[in-house]
Amino acid sequence: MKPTIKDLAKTAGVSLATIDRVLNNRPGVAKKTQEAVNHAVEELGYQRNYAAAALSRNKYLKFLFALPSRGSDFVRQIENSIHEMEASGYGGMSRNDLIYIDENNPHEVAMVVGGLSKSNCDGLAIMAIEHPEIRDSITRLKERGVPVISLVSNQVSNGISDFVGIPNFAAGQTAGRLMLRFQTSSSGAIAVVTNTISSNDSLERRRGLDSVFSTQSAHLILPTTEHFNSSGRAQDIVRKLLKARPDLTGIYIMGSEARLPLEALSRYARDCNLVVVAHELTNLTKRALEDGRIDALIAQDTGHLVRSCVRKLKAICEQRPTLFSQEKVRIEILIKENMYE
Amino acid sequence: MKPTIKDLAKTAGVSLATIDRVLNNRPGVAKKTQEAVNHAVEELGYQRNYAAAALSRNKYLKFLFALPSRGSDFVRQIENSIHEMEASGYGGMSRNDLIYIDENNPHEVAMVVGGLSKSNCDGLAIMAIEHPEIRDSITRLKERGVPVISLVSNQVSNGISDFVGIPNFAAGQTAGRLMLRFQTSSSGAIAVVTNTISSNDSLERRRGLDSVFSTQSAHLILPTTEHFNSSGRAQDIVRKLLKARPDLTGIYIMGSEARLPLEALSRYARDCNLVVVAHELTNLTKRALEDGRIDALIAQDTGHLVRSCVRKLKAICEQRPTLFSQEKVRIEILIKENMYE
DNA sequence: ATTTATTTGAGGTACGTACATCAAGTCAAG
DNA sequence: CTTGACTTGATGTACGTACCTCAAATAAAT
Repeated sequence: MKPTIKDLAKTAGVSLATIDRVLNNRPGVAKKTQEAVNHAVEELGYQRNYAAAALSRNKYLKFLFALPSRGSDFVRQIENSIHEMEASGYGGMSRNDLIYIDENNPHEVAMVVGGLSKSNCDGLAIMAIEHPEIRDSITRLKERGVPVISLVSNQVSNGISDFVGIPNFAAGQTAGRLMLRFQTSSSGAIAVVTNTISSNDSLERRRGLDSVFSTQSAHLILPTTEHFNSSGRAQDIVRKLLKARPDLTGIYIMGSEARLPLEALSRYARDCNLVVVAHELTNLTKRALEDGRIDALIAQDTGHLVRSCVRKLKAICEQRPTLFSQEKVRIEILIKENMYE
Repeated sequence: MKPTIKDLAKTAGVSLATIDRVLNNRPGVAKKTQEAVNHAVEELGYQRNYAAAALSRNKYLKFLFALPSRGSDFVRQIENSIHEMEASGYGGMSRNDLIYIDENNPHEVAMVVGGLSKSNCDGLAIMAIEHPEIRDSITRLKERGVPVISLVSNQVSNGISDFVGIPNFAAGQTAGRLMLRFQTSSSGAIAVVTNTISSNDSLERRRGLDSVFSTQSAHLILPTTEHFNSSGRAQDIVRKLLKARPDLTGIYIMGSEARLPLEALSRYARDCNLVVVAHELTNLTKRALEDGRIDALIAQDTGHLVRSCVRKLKAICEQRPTLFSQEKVRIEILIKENMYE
């Protein structure tokens, strides 16, 4: 049997009320008594039963996930993971809702964030581009006492513990290394395509990619091109690329939206023997990996992402630590062979 | 507010006692009433509060992890993950203990398993080789009503849902694909080393490896060699290999114990330019990956493994479903760049 | 109609914790 | 000594669920 607060009270020689005061940082306890209680905690190896605590508190925490409204397949994956979590009752004493923000309208995003407060939201997980207005609105929200976590793409104003997602610099390095090792000739040009470089994830990934190639190969990494979620632009990029660079040997689809570049490749680069590295596992990229249109995927587990957000937000609300190792989001490398289900 | 059993009782038009009887499969409820209750569950979207249920039940589940006593670094990783979980209070209403079994003594393993019963163990997670005696003892334990999960290496007697670990055939395929793509010449010999091929994990991985190479390359895969956790034997293997096969271009360290083969390689194959693929992330393999002695690791998250075991065992004991996607153990590919922390 | 079996209800206690209220204690400054 | 501030204890209710007992209602069989 694990020790309970009653056991604590007995060994510390105080009442339950005092135990409660100490454990929950309530005022009105002499320093000496506090120490006695803490000592008892150590001695008994007391661990709070958070499930019972949440039950007793009977406060449903309401968390919001703010996701780009022009959702790519990857964003839809995240939505699915949230719904699955809700349906499974994983959240325990929390409710998780979705709100949509327009990635291309920072002002509106800031307005939405500005409209949140403790009364309508106990925690926010937001996936957004880096922009002063957004950053400020987040800072103010945190000052109002609402914890905020940036999802997938880091907001530099947040501390590292407030970010849930893969470290994007390392992800870029990983993509670069695979791109390099999968090359069959020792030189050539590598193209880089993304949705927008306004996101910190894209910026950091690009730097990671460069760091690998700059030191260890004769390959030429071309400037990053942006398709801004436009199918036409994506096709233009690929078409021009193939014309301008007959020495093209690889393409890195850097953003989390692989659909448009991939479709453009299918159209214009069917029989070029390019090494293709992309991000995130969706139905589309899964098929592309299976039939060889993509050689490797850099991915992150969306189920893990949303659960990690909830656990972290809940932990902040309940002023308790999290199990660090569980919150680390791995940079997954997926090839045909280890991608199943 | 989520609906509770009280809400259920109200909408179903029955008492709390009846709700309780239906939800917990207690006898003495008319079919009609059952249907009414189930209908109310659907209508309200009722989700049982498992935390509260566990609290009320106030029964600490006691789970055992049976691990090889000649623990490799990887096994020690698992131990650490168990301890970390215990210390963090993750288990909730469960206690998790460790017992050690001698991998090379199936009879003793069977004896240990045979000594377990409902009275001293609510669930077992076992990591063991495939052996008739062990298999039978597990079957009997399950018949005695104790759920059993095979960990890392599957026991064929168990259904697939009772296995926690990576699918080893696919892991072998993954290793093979990386080995192939990392090769710089289009032919050569690939060596395969493991601890013992009595484990199903080794068998399945080997088959996966073969399936990749047999169809798509001119490389020659050598027969699997076993070192039986003997340093001398590992060194012999490597030494003879280098002498006999000057065309050696890669080595696949297939078991979960990479230490001995790796040390042998450091000694005898310092300046051969071999592609080395191994399994599991430990301090040793981490360093080897960093300094280039290993090119790629196939790994599984031990923290995830042990948590998954506990969740699954608990779910079986409490007769409830698990969140499937969370229990899937991914085949992680680790290279220098995506291996951090 | 009587017996018997089945089904349902009502009510209680318990789990570990949070939170509230109120009384009573200690202690030091005035 | 009195006043007030600080500290501690005692006791209660609540959360959602499990599990227990006992009585009452209903249905089925004789």
